[in-house]
Amino acid sequence: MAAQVELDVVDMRLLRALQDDARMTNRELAARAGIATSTCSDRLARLRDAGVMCGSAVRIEPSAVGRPLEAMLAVRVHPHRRPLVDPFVRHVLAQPETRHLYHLTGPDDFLIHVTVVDAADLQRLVLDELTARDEVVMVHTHLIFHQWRGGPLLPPGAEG
Amino acid sequence: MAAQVELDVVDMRLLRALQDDARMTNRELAARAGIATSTCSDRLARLRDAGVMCGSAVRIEPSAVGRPLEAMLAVRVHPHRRPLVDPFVRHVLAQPETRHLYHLTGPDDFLIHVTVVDAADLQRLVLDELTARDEVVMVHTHLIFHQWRGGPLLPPGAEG
DNA sequence: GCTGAAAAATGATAGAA
DNA sequence: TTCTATCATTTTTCAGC
Repeated sequence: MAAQVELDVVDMRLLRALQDDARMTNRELAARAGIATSTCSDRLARLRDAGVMCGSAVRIEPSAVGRPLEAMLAVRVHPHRRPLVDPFVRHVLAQPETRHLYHLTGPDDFLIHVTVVDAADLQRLVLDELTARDEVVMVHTHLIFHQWRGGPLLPPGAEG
Repeated sequence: MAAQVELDVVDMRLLRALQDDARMTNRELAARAGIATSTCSDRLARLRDAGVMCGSAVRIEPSAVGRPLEAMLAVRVHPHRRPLVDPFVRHVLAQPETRHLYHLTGPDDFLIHVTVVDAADLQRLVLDELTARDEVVMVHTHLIFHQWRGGPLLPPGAEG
């Protein structure tokens, strides 16, 4: 986990900017934050080393790579014990359709966000990769009509 | 949306690399894909213009910015019609705790992925920002024990 | 569509405040 | 710490293959 570090206004500006465009140059980043480029480099290194920033990724349009259909799969497993849960998690993560896997409280143990080619692909995923497994008790499929990303991740009360 | 473009093996290599590290330099990217740096620049511009890559973001550790608790909120709204749904969506997206909002098929209309400061913050979000609204019929709260990201987004059958 | 060299932009460094 | 100035590196552009 991240070491607890104090983040000031400048750090927050950098994080906000990089959250909207991870490929922004150091130069532009410094300009936006109102600091020198060298200072900016130092700050970024510090944020990285402290574990505040943990990696980055380009967003890829799923439909552009042949996976236009998205769904949430709610899964109940039984018995809900680690020796059975760990292989289940590994299996789900091994599926190329898996985008995110969440272990939740509540009646449904897991939620899987998947991007699939079409309904047939989704059916295969549910029948052959999930319900076929002994530990899987139930799978509920929810298609995603639309999704939105939230705003920048900021501590409540931080400056704009 | 993305124009339908043909993606070859080299494009897929670039996308995979950038999905793991959006700040990777053009030089390293070209080396991994086995192409000249200039070709790599061209390819990236093409992928961007075609809408295959739609933005990028650094991942920020929620606990490092004071929001260590994550949850999924399942919400039912009524009546489920656009004049009421649109304001609801705007309101949810206006909350700084909102990371993702999904509009789903099934008994629950929306799923909200939130990062919060603590249980009190979560309670406030549910009571004051969601159930307080007329169109919200029900909110189920599911804490996130743990989450995993899926592998790289690849079209099925693509080369490794 | 790919390459390689020139031009432009960028990142890293050191030294001073 | 932060900034300014310098320099090595990198990215982009473009003519030719």
